[in-house]
Formats: sequence, C-alpha cells, structure tokens
Amino acid sequence: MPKSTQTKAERIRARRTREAVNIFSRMPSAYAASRSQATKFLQRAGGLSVVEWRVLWDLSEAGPLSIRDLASIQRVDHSQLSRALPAMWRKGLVNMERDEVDGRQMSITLTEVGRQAYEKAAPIMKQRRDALRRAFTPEELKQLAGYFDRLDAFFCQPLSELLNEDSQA
Amino acid sequence: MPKSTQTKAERIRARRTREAVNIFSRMPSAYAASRSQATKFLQRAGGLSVVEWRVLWDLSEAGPLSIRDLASIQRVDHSQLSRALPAMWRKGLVNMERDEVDGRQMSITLTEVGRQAYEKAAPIMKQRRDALRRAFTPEELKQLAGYFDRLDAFFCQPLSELLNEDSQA
DNA sequence: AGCTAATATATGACAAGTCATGTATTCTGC
DNA sequence: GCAGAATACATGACTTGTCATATATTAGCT
Repeated sequence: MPKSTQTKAERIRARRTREAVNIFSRMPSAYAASRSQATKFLQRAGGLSVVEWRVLWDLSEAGPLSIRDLASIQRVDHSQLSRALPAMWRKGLVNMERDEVDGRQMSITLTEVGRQAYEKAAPIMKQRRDALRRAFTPEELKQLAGYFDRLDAFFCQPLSELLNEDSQA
Repeated sequence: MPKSTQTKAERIRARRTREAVNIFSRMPSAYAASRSQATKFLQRAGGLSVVEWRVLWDLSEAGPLSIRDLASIQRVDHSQLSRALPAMWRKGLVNMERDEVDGRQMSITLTEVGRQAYEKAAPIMKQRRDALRRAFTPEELKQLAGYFDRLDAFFCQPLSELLNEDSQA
C-alpha cells in the first residue's frame, strides 16, 4: 500500500512497530527508564543522586579509591566524578585527600555521614535488584549481561571495521 | 579473605567483576557507547546530531508529524523535540507550521534540504544496522528486543509493587 | 640532575535526557 | 454556548554523560 493512502495514525503505528525492534533506538529509552526508576528509589531512600549512590556504594565495597579508580569501575568519564566529588565533600559524604605516595591522585574515602547515607539507601537499592531477580531468571540475567558485553564490544569497534564492507555502494 | 588484607588492585578488580553482571550499572555505559558510536557515524555522514537524525528519519518514513507524534515514536519527552526543532528549522531542515485543523499542534515536514541531509546520512546509518546484523543473529536480535520490552515494563512499574515484599526487613 | 613522556585531575563547552510549570487551543457536558 | 477538563506545545531548571584541553605531578631515560 503506497504511503499516501495510509492514514497518519497508520503511518505512526508502522513507524513505532519498526522502531520497537531497532536496538539502537531502544537503548536511550531503556536507559532513561532505568535512571528514572533509580532516581525514584533513591528519592525514597534519603535523596541521593544516582552518581552519589554509585560513589558511596563503590567506596563502601572497595575501600579508598582515586577518581580514576571510581571512573574505571563505573565505566564513566573521570570528569563526571571530578565534578561530583567536591559537592559530595561539601555535603560531608566523603573525604578527599591528596595521596601521599602519588601527589597526582586524590584518595577518596567514606565519612561517617557517607557511610550512614549508604546504609540508609543500600537496603532499598537491594530491593530493586531483588525485584529484578523476580522479573528475570538467573539464566536470563546472565544472558542479558552477555549481550551487554557483546554490545559494548560492538559499540567500541573502530568505524573503519564497520564501514569497510561495500561502503562505496 | 577479609577486605583489609586485599590489595587495592584486588578490591577494584573484585568490584569491577561484580558490576559487570549488574544490569543496572551496565545500562548507562552501554547507552553512552551506543550514542558515542552513533555520533561518530553521523559526523562522517554530514554532521547531524543524533536528535536531528532521528527526526529526519521519522519524517522521511512517516510523513508530516506533530511534536507529540515524534516524541511518541522516539519514546522521548516532547520537550526535547520542542527545543530541537526550532534549531532544525533555522538550519532549513524542516518546516514547522501550525496545523490548520488543530491549532495546538505543529505540523513538521521535511524540506528539500532536510531530505538531502537524510539521504546523505541514511546509507551510513544503514551500514551501522547491517554491521549489527553481522554481530548478532536475527534470533539474538529478536531476543534482545524482547528483553528490552521486559526491561521497559520492569522500569515503568510503580515503586509500590517492587517494594511491597519484605520491605520492612 | 634534567628532559620528555605519561598519568591524574580540573574545567569549559556541549549533547541528550528528565520533570515541573505555564499558556494557548480544543473538546465535552450540561 | 459556555465552563472546565484535557491536550499540545514552550520553557526553565536540573542530571548525566561526552570530548577537548590545560595543569600538576610522577616516571623513565640519559
């Protein structure tokens, strides 16, 4: 059926259907929904931001860390932490000291206030992970993590490797 | 082994390993990598932004659309399009006219310049989707899309439904 | 020691996304 | 036909993320 004879509603529905199976277009909304949900959980658990929660969690689990360590664990650009940490320090959540051994690094540690904020949020966030485990079986979660690994690898491939096949067409 | 006897490198490695299977923490980096890759492809295909590309693609596939239509197809907040479209209009990529039938709606259409920009970018972006189909089988992509549907459903659930089980613990 | 390279952090500029709120228009029920 | 509800859009304020670039410190080589 030629496009011109379709109603607008039909065109939109066709487009939505096609986009539903487009992995690229699914990523932003899935991520946005995840972040929105996390924000709501954290709102109920003391009002931490997502970035703050991740920092407190990592520090609580892996002890004193530098900015680069945190960035590498969280797979984010270090600039994000470089900007977020001073605000967390002003709130009393973390200590930031220059490393005595390597004067370039900052050593970030949890304060007592930070530990309390973490312990307040942790059980709520654990409930979120528990809820995910009710929605997906362990095998499914493992498979999903595997897909994420492969997606990461795909997204990080150099352009040249993706474009070299019949790129002149 | 108690945490205090681990080296810092061991603590970081343990934390990274654990985070690798945490779906929540995988979403941001996977999405960021996807967006970064899309940006690079678009840079090579005329310099469109991701938002611009999506708008041109939708308009090209589904004809004249309102802001709300575009937002619903793309699963984003309408404010994003409300802000992006005037800039696209200034670049000559789209026309924006108030709908004659419904004076609240804007009718967004592709201009000739917009159509050319789309046709320049489209083959490159198609190569990206083709490359994805080389990295994943059709069955895997179908399964992945199914997981996204279920993740969407999980993320959009009201908090109360996720917290009501042993939430007092 | 001293020069160069590498590393760790800070910061400016930006893209993409959210939510809340305000305004104009249309729809609905009486 | 009008009051109030609903809808479409605009806009301000914010979060999360990127990249590029500058600066300070350490590491390595001679």
